[in-house]
Amino acid sequence: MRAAEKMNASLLEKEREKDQGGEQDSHGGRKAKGKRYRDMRRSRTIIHAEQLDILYGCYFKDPNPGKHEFEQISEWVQLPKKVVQIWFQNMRARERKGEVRFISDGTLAAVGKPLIKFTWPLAKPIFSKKPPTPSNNNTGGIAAAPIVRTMIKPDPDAPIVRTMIKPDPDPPVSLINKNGTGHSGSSAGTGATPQTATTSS
Amino acid sequence: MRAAEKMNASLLEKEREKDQGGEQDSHGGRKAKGKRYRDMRRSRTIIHAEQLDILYGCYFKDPNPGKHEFEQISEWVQLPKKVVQIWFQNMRARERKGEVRFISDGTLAAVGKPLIKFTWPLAKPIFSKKPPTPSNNNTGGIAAAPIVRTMIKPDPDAPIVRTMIKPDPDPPVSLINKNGTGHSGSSAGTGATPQTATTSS
DNA sequence: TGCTAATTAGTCGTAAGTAT
DNA sequence: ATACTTACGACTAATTAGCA
Repeated sequence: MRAAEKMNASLLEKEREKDQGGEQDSHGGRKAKGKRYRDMRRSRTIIHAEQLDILYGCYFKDPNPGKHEFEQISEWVQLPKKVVQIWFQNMRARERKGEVRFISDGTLAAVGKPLIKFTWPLAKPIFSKKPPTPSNNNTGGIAAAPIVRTMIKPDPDAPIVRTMIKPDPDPPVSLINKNGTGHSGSSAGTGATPQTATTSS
Repeated sequence: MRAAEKMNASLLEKEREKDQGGEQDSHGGRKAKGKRYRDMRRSRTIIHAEQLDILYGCYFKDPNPGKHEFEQISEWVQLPKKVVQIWFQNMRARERKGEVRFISDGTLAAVGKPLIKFTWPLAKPIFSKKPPTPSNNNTGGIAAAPIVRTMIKPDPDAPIVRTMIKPDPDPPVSLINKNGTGHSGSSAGTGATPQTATTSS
């Protein structure tokens, strides 16, 4: 007798698009023709550099945000919540696989790629109310050049090892996030310093 | 343990609520928008780490509170009384089954998981009047997590060294076990998290 | 081709339900 | 109340599909 059976069979249907803030929608051109959601699923969201910067910062702070935090973040990056959730999932997966590693001072090290420095308000009270990008309205004019590529570790020798490259046997995957060292102090005070909920189990 | 022959489809239509006031708003899952209770199937309440901390503390003090105490607790944790009652029931059941064990100094030992230290006012007069969460003024209305969380949260990426205690000392019957697994986390690190598929046979 | 975002299916924990 | 079951919510991979 096989005990491993799945009793739950229909979970595939519950998410409905609940777009919140209008933003780029890739399927602007072709849509709504007789198509329903099931058909047009997957329109790849393009996440821009500035958005990534924020995402990295948030992820560094807490790789497992709660629902509430997701909503907050999704406002900051101006992307649907679902997209943010998925991004976090995939990032977690990637980290677990050892494809990326977060270094304490705000650096993301990917395997055969340049380091990415995400300079996001790490020092500021993170879950606050205002978006990190203070109004730089504009489209196209980047302002803060979020990502700084410091290509120090290109690719030593990368033969074609196909996908899974095991980077190196360094410290176990454990990241150091969570209170990082210096933290750059400050912040403190300011009243509400929500400790970010911790997501609990 | 899996298969169940009791097929009772869904007869759950009677949910009524007479809650008092503290309603958790995190039913975000099903957008609390136009849904009525009739449409809602059971929505699972998520109990956060801070709330768990309190619950553990209360449970440790007295696993069988009276009605009045339940009300008090439900205010502290900001959850409907019914939820608290159910939580206590489930916790009692879990303890009985040997899935968890409370250690005297405020530690909850679960089976395949790191110890949880619930540091709740164990020293304070527990059934007092003042909730741990000062009803405060939340400026802004967003949950501000006023609780001073000192507990170690069940952290997914803890560098735990597998401190898991030896769980079941004596299985009463032979049908126990369902898994165990340490899951959670990264640590396991590279190595696979074997976990057997169970099922076996 | 490579990336990676989305999808999907499986598992797990446990709150809520049912029966006793 | 207890004992057992059911199913929700969250997570994890593995796969699928899009853009560069």
